[in-house]
Amino acid sequence: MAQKNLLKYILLGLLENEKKTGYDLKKLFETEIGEFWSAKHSQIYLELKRLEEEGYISSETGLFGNKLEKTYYTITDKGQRVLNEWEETPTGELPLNKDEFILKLYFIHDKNDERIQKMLSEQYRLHTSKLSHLKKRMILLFKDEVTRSKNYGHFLILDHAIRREEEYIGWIKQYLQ
Amino acid sequence: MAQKNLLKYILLGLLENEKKTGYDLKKLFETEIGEFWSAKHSQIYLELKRLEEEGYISSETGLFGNKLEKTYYTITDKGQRVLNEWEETPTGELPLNKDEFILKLYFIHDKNDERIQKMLSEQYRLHTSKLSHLKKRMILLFKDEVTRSKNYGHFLILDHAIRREEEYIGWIKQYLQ
DNA sequence: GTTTGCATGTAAAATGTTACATGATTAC
DNA sequence: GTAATCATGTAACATTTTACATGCAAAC
Repeated sequence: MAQKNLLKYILLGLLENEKKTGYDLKKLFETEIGEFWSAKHSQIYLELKRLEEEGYISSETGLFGNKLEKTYYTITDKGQRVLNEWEETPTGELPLNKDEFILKLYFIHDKNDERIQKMLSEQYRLHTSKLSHLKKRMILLFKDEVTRSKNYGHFLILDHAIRREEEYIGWIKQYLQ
Repeated sequence: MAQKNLLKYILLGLLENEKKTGYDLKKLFETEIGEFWSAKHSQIYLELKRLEEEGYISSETGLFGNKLEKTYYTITDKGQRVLNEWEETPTGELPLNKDEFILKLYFIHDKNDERIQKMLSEQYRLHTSKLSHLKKRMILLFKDEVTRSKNYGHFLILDHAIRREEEYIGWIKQYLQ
């Protein structure tokens, strides 16, 4: 997917409320954001550099311990405007969910092909495991109304992710023998 | 997603049962395959050239009318082996569904932010329209047991896509005021 | 005769992954 | 002291999109 550069907005969004280093951002892609987006540190550091050049973020370098340097990034007014603009723009098109398993299934023509059951049971394992992970996250992050109200968007998408996995599992079960 | 080169397998899979031109393949990405994968003609023609160089497919050029040339591609034994191998390899990891709407939602913190309802109603429109399209496809392609048995994998993923959209709509309805 | 669709390609640019590279700090 | 983690970057490569480019055939 080379074209929309959504990473730009993710970084701006993450820098909206507090300054962060490239490493902090990278960490977020390994946990929270990692549930619905991916980016490697090589891409993140490059994009941060570009965003600074364009004036969307600014940086300050601090020393940590004796010699270790950290670069903290903050969103600028210009960056904030760009972020708000993006948030208010209707998304318009539905994304394409590129799923390798779905692709493989497409090329199986015969109803009694043994591979179907193998694939379904592997997917069952993967999706139940994912579901259990998501449910744990939900309890951890949003155990009450107060926590939900603070990051309502995040709560909504986690709720959606859980429902999606439940649906996926229900579908597999229907065809799994 | 730059690395797995799944396009290679899609092209091999599509050439499995009958020879096709690059243009035929391009057309498939606009309809059938387009539901779950995308590729531009520029990428397809390039990949076909590479597949032929590597001996996975072979080509024959035919004349159509007076001057218009068509190049038909067929899968070779070597290509067939590579395709089978891929089909039998467990997919292993779950894909990441990159959804711009989900991303935007993530950055909205306040439960009463007006943008949430706007975004949800836009998504409602998009997903109901998608669902109706998928249901039409289902009736068109798989109206009886016979047609289902012939392309069972395709039937399964279309059934899944419909259920997924229904779930999506159900989720939106829960939060739409 | 003019628009739409058929048919095939190349080039440039953006995006993303993998690998290479280095060094500091913390936990054990 | 040594392994894991913190911290930042570059280089090479693969994938994907957008734009450029051309010409034939069919339908109206």
